[in-house]
Amino acid sequence: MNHTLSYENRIRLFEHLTEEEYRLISNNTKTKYIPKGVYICKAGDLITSFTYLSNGLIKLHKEDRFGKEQIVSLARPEDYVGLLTVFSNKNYNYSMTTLVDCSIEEVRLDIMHKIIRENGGFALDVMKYISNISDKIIQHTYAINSKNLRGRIALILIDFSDSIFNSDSFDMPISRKEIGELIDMTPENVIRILSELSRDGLINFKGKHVEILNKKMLLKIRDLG
Amino acid sequence: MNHTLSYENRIRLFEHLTEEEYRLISNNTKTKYIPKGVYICKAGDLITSFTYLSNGLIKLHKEDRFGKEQIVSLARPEDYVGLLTVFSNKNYNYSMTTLVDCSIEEVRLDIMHKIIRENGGFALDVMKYISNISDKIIQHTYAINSKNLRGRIALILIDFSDSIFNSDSFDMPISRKEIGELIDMTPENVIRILSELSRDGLINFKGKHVEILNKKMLLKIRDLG
DNA sequence: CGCGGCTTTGATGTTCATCAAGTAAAGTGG
DNA sequence: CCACTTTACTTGATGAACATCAAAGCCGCG
Repeated sequence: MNHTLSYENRIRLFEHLTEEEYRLISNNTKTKYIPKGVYICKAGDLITSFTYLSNGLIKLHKEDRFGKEQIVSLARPEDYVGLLTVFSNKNYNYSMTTLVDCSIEEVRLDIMHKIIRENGGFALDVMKYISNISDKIIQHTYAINSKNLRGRIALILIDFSDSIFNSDSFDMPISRKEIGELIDMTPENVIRILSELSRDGLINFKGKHVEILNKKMLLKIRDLG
Repeated sequence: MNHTLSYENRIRLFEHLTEEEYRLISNNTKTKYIPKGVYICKAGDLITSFTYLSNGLIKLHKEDRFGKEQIVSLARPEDYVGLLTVFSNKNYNYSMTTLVDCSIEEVRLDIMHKIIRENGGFALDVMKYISNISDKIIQHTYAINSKNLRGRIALILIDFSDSIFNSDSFDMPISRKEIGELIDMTPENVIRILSELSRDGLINFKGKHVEILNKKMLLKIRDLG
């Protein structure tokens, strides 16, 4: 669900920069600390910077035409956020909100443009990154929609466990309602399925805390559901 | 449903090329005529060229993990096809199949890479194009999933009518089954809804031929469904 | 001509959203 | 710090939307 690249792909994003270009970027980057639950930007805002999440967790989201919230993707540390639109539109397509306390780096967008224009190798790297992210989101959306509710819950439990916390025991950083917005189900059903999985001994949960007891079975539910 | 750009965006893709670069591309482009119903490439194939559809209609599709076909997007004349993966992967993520007789232009991929590397302005244009296409696909997928079956059918009828044929009367180039693969419903329900819309006097259809009789109402169904 | 795939319609069942109502938790102001 | 309000969470009951199954007609093609 976090549409991220492998570590190798990440560090490669700036591989083709010259010393000078790298300095230029560094000199035009602002570090910001943003507490939990705050908008970094809203859909429609003018894009002025290229955002790197050094620490925390961010949701990309928007309202559908009936006002229902949808979470398009989560960004985790070392992700470049909002790449989907940063080079195509003047304005953000999605809102970004911090789910926990975050620190981000904002590179001035005109500087990024300048370097992309001057360094084709770098441009190609950014292009790869964008393609990868986009395709991950598309794949993920299809995966979600082809699964039944149990499969969806299993999917995100495993994603949080494996990709974000690297532990079978963690505190869920998003509400039941937000889980629903991420995997397209009602909060009621999120809870219902969690309760079922708990009743069947696959997980334990109390409030925000989740513990995966039988990952093997959970993987099966994810893959067959 | 055809995730395409406006005409202005299209011609701009090659705007920043020098005469020489443009000649280089022209000299390394092969024109192919491909009859209806033929694979241009299969998911997993090595990518060796950058494909432009000059005439016809192509579907991008793949099998899900249970062997069910899914159509991710349609490409229509003047689209660059397969951009989602062409710069990120060595292999195609999706299969491409002609829906009607097509003519395509294949630019050698190494030439594209070379020019992107040497011409940052061009790189930026390609990047914009990719971002746009990706976002259109994502938006479309969300749109489909948030609509009921009537809304989905209305959506693709209008898309075919407005974006592909520019007419309220046309021959549907894909089967009922393929319509289902495109908007995530069973072929039975595709037919059921078509029959309902026909019974209600909104459309006429016989075999492949479709006629839209009440577009106003159809738009309402699309937007509210 | 007959076979297989595409199309169509009807009947049935399952999955999930919605509604309702109650409990726990988390802010908020005095 | 406590009463109060609000928001999140949880469970159950109901209904609607859609998938699935079954069967028959149609069309193209060898």
